[in-house]
Amino acid sequence: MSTDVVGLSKSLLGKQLCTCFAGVLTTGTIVETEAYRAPDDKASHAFANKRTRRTETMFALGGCCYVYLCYGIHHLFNVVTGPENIAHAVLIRAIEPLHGIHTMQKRRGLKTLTSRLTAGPGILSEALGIKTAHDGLDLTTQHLVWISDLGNNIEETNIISSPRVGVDYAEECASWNWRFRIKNNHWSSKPN
DNA sequence: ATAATGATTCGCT
DNA sequence: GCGAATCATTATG
Repeated sequence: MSTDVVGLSKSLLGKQLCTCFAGVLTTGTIVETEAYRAPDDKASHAFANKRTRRTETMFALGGCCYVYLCYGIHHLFNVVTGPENIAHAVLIRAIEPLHGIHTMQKRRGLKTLTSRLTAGPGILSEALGIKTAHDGLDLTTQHLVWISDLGNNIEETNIISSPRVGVDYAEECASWNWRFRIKNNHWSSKPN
């Protein structure tokens, strides 16, 4: 398991995030990610190796997911990537819908097909049906929630790096360009 | 036990 | 562009 969470954030671009609940498959291509690297990253919940009941999931061996509730409303989905006891995680910020689009629209309560469907960390979880109940699930040993690696890596020149969103409180860490998007893809949460 | 807060989204102006 | 919604988690008494 690599310790290069920033590199892994870029590697996840172009892969498919999949869920299959009650026999209904919904998938989407990952088009935007952010890296969170404790203990030196002030934006991470696990900054300075702060272990709590919530962050404990991030200290597990990479390959499982960290799902938590933000602003009391939104379920945010992360992939835990580090070795055991190293709290590295990648936040999935946006996906491009692939399978089960009708189901995603139903879950989101939308009739139209716009970037409103899955372009945002909170709403993509809703579209895929991911909830905090799935926190800690191992993405490699079950087929409720998993990541499909089709081998289609994104060229470095097609990746846009920029500062992370919503972490202004993180002082100097707020300027780290750890947000990654696929170039010219309108499904990312903000215009290119 | 109680109080503050956020890795956000939506609706209205 | 701005502010409200809304609650689990966290820190503190």
